[in-house]
Amino acid sequence: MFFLYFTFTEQVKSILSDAIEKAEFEAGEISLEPSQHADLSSRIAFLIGSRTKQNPKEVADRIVAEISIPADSLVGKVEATGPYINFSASDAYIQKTYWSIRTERENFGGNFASGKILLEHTSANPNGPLHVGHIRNSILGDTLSRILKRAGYDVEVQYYVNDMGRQIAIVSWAFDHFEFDKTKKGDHAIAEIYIKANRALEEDPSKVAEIDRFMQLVESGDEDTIKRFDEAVNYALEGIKKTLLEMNVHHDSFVTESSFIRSGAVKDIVERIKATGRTELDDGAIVVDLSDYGFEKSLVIQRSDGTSLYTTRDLAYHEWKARHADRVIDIFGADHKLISGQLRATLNAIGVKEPEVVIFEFVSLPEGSMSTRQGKFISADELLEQVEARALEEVTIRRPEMDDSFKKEVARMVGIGAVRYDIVKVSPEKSTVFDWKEALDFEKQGAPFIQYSHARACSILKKAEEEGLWDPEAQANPALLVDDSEIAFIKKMALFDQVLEKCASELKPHHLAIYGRELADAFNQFYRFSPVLAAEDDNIRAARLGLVDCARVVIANVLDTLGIDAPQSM
RNA sequence: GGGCCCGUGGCUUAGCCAGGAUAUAGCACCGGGCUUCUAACCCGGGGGUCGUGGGUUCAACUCCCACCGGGUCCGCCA
Repeated sequence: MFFLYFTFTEQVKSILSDAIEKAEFEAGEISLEPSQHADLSSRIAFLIGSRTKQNPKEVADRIVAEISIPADSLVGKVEATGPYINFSASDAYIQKTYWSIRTERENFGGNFASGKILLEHTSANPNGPLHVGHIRNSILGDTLSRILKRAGYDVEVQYYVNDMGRQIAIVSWAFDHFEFDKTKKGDHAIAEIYIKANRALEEDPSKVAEIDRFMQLVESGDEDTIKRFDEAVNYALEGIKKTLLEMNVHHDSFVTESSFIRSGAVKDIVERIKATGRTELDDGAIVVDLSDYGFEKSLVIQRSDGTSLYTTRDLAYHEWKARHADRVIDIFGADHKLISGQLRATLNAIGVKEPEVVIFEFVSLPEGSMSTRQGKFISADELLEQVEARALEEVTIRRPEMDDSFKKEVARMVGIGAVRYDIVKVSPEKSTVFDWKEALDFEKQGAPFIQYSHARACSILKKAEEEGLWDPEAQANPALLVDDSEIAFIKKMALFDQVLEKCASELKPHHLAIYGRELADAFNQFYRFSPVLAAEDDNIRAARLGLVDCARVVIANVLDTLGIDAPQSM
């Protein structure tokens, strides 16, 4: 591992601080930022200028006059443009990047961090299928887990299964009153009876007592009721798991809420909270005072009938997570903002490490917010089906000569990719409105654009191989790559580490999505301007083929980190 | 009523936390490019008071305050 970009940054810092010292200024904290004008840029002349009441432009000139670059440096040129000091990478940086990609291959990018992370995402209630709101959670969480893994963390991904909440009690009750359609996918069949049950309960509120009874029974450990709940949960969960698998979303384990009741962890956590002296009884319910954390209203952790709440079980779960990882990360929808704040405060009050919470805003329908209970939602299955059908039309138009299994496979990769990319590309704090027209329109620069670049790179190498022009072991000389588009593309590939680091530290995967598009863009520039198979001579062709090999590797790595398949041909 | 999030060309969106060089990109629109490594591509063009009003600063899309618009949450649901 070379971590070229990080080394480059360090070298720039050191060269710059030496020069500042020689120019007899106080360096202080050195800030560097990527810029469209240079590989790295510093605004330090502004700071020194304002501190010493000197013209920043002159300060920059004086500093640059003292710059000396050691031999073999990754830093090439340094110049002052007005008050900015601009650094560009050296030929050595370009060539080392090229070799680093070609030797590290699928390991290129990342591996700079360490530690154990427990990441929880999706955790949708098993009362129906995943809908287009849930999958923002899944895709955000899964992409983040891939980013953190590539960054070098040991990541365990969990789905927290609500197997004993009120919703599940309602589903369980619904089994006795409505017909369960076994021919349907389990999660969809569960939603059907769940919706009917909710309607029935609204019409006859006296039935609610039967739900409460179920909840008391399950919490007290009644075998029959537990079995009923498990059965309902499993129908839904099997369907949910299938959908997740189809979207390339992976969980390492499914942890049930009930396990924290059975282990006694919930009772323990209530006792621990009581011991802080923050609790009081309110109409028989136990509430926690969190006013010193800025929460006006107290938090209920036990119902007046003695049963626990989602929050209580979640506290026990988080206490467990805190003991089993260095970092705990949760992906929650915006509706969980308050409750997750209260959860963090409560954990803090009992001295338990708090989770880092990633909040994403809602996906709604044009007619309003989604609701499983009211049957107002678009399921992920339906979305995937429509998108793949649309992708199949497209591939059929573009590659009519290929056989059906090729078309279907490409359609699948492109469809899922398009969905994942569309969701992950936007910053999580933006709320969005689901729109069929937009969801099915992937003509824009999205996943298919990046996948297509990968397929192009593969296609060139395949053709080169067929013509006996491509030998992966052959000596290639990256010094022959001198065109602007070639240099720019190599520099773009070298930024992969920096982008991963940014995504991992901010817990924001959308930067990677944007980087993927820029990377494909840079490859397309190279493709447009530098003929590979028809290069001027054998040495240039060998160097360019090596660069195409780099393209294939880095684009595939980026796509893999985004959870999007990289087709060899499309 | 209070808390939090969002408000950037017709639409979608990056940049904002760590203030500075002509505000990012896509869609749509106008024009050009397939006898040349896959045109799911490339090149060029028009289009923006960065919600509004103040403030801080040499410098504000970025920081502070107020307001407007949208979303969301506000104890025994999850």
